[in-house]
Amino acid sequence: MEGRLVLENPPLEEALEALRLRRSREDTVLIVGECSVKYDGRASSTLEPGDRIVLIKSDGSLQVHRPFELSPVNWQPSGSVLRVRVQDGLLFVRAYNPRGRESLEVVFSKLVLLAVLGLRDTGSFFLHASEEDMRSAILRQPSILEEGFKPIAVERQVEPGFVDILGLDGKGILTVVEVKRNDASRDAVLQLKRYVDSLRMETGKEVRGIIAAPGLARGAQSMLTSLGLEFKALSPQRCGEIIKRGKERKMTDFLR
Amino acid sequence: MEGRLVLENPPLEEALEALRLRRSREDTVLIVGECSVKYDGRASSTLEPGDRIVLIKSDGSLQVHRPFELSPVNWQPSGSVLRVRVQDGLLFVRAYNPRGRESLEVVFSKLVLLAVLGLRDTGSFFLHASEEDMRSAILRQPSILEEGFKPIAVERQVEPGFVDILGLDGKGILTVVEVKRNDASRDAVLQLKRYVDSLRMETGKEVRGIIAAPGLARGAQSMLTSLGLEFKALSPQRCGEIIKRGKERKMTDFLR
DNA sequence: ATTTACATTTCGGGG
DNA sequence: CCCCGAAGTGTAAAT
Repeated sequence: MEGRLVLENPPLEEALEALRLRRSREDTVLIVGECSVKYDGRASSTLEPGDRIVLIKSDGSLQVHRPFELSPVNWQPSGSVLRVRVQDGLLFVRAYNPRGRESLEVVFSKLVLLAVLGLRDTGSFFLHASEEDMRSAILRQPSILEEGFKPIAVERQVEPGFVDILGLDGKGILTVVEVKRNDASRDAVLQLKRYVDSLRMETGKEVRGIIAAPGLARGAQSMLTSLGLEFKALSPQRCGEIIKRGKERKMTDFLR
Repeated sequence: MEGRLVLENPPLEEALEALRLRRSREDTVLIVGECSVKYDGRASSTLEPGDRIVLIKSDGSLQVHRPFELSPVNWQPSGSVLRVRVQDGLLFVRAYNPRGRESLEVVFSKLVLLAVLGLRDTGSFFLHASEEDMRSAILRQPSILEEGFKPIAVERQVEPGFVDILGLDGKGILTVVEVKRNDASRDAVLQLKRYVDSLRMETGKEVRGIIAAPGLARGAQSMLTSLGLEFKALSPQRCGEIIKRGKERKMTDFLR
């Protein structure tokens, strides 16, 4: 943390000065108080007066949070241009997004807290066990899908789109694998069906279709069986572990 | 605003006490300081140390904001259970989501600001020119879609789902209208195709399919034509005006 | 409670 | 830069 300015119950003029003096947009700003909000752009919206928290970041993004709900009630993406002014005993905070020509205006009638914060954040963020991780796990250890399975292609294009994994099962039968990180929906089943049909047409041979996912939506279950497709339970956690083990193995490989 | 407690650079123990004393989750909490974050649930993630803002709301939601990017880097939805403790000179804030059995842990090594705020927000939020508004506009003034168009049903269920608007064109041909507030994707085209096919099967007659949206994605354009479907440009703004005019007309009707 | 479709979706990757 | 699809999507409505 490099610097900070925290004002409780500041007069509007004082708040205005603090906002204007913040080091050219590098600081993060928190404003808490009673305000109303108007937005106009792709859609338009109005928010009647109430107590909210406004968060303005160094990238020019702005968001208005009510005391409930995860998502902001109003926002403006990064790259917005901020303008503040005091008029008629009100503090106007306006964020204009040049791309999209969208505008957001927050009007404060009362301020509870104003913080101008020099935050320093260089830490890396790692997200594990994505759908891509699941594909990697199957490629690294095909037996988690089925004993004897051999991948032969990833992201292979067939007519309707890209197949996640294409391979041969233990008997040498062409097998399409559709990987989903969440429970597979009926849409996923239909997608797999299209791939299987397309490959049957293309090869003139038998083709198996397997959905690899943590689970199935109920409608998906019946649709799957009626279409002659299959399901293999596969949790992102398990895949994450395989990936991790794979990385460890890689490291020991270096040590050998 | 009913009450507030703002602490600058509080010792961890003092912060812990303030967090525990907040009126049974009704208050909104802001914590600013150096922290690291771990998440485990549908996926898992790690965030290395840095300065962040943590926002905890009265509904049990929690979000961790970096000084850049609109979206929180980590979060927990409403209904999460909060637990705080101090250990080994660190402040642990843990949010557990019973649904989904997901956990999020924020570990602060240094606190810059702690605010416990009694925010009162009962103001209503109005969003204009939504997709529903566009549907209403077509119903109110069907000619904006096509001269002679007559709506006969909204949200009519056919096999694959719910048709936005079902009607008859100037020649009495059954017409399915799929309304999109944004440029229609290929998914939207496929959805419309399913509706049209289903109604052709059902009625055994010719059926038209029209996408009403501000525009089309390019892939959607070619797919649309190859499937024999149609497109009608329709902006949310225009629809918004029609709705507004409709309301005005209603008011003048009262005056007559 | 579960499913479905929408969102000012946001975000990231590929062409 | 646009297009496209996934997201720890969130959210509200309908079943």
